[in-house]
Amino acid sequence: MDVKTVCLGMLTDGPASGYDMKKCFESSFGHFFPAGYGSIYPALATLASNGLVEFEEVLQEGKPDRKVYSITEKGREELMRGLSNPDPSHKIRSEFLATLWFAHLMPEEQINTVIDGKLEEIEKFLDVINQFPDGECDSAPKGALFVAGFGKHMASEFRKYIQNNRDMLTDEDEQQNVIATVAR
Amino acid sequence: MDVKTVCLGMLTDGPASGYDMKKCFESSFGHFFPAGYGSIYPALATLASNGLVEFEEVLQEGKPDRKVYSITEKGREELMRGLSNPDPSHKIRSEFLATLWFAHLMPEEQINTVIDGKLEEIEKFLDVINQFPDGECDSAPKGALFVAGFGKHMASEFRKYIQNNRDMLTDEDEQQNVIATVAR
DNA sequence: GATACTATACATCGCCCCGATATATGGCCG
DNA sequence: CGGCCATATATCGGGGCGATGTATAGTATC
Repeated sequence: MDVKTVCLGMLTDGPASGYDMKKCFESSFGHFFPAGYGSIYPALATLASNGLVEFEEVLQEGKPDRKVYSITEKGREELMRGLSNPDPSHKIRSEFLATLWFAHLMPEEQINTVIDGKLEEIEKFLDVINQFPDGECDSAPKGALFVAGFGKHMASEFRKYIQNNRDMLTDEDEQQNVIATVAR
Repeated sequence: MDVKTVCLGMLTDGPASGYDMKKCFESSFGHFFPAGYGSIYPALATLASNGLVEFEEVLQEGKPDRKVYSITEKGREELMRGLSNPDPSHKIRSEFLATLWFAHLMPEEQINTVIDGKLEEIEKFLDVINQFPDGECDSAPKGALFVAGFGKHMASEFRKYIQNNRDMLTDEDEQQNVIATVAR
């Protein structure tokens, strides 16, 4: 399961251009499977050269031309193979947590900046996802609702944990740390 | 903030070899910032060639030789720069959620296999992390406790959401889907 | 009327990452 | 004795991704 497979999946909803798919990644997949142009266009090129998608060049007035992609029968088979992995991964890569792991090396002010910034970010995300379904590429099948609900739940628990535990990182601990350092 | 920065941070705890650091990634950083040999060794090589770490070759009997790395003063400065990013990322890349987004294309049995597998994985993870702190590379500063607590909280909420909502993906919906498909 | 920004649209480059694999030694188990 | 695990370092190819480039046209801003 890579970007190519997700692109194939999107195309089961109907033909789309790379630009359309980018918007779909932003609005719907962004929070659990992000992808930008640097991933999408090469993916579509590979898929096309393998006969898993076809495209038609659509000329437009006033706007750049589009390449509208459709999934082929061979593409549907490949998609099914992609979905049949019984153990799909779920990976987190968090500079945020890595930074806070080293909180004892940072000034308290910096820690607060990082945390407050992340809380704001979560707030914005919740504002957006709480209006779902609304996106560009939906049609809101059951899977989309499940995944959006997951996003909501995890984001609000993310916020809750931070709010309830952020003092672990700053509070009087600061003093303990100084003492411990001196005692060495 | 990349793998190099995290390696620098680890070395503030004392000298270590690439092999040691891999074990530290597995036991402690794995769940929010995974890295394997393919990331660690090149990172250490670059750090060394930039003078941010030094290493000493330690000959051993019966075991292969080790390269023991230490952080330099220049390395500490670079680490501080790495930690000073006020907006560190927190990214998820989930084949799991991407797969379930397309649940309407999958046989019910496959959906259950995927979900049951993931639940087992979470269970194992919780078993491990609930015994923290215990790891190889700890010394359990406040940041480590905060991050481990985060892992526990999020993993158990992950489990809770799946258990409470998995029927969205299978239940009688299946019939609705068939009807909708035929009606097209 | 010039300047700047936004939206539409496609594309590539170089860096980073990462799983798989290679290499080598020695101890343990059956 | 064969297989496997632990210790230890290292590389290779493929994938992904942020940044940037190229074009056109409409809409603000000044």
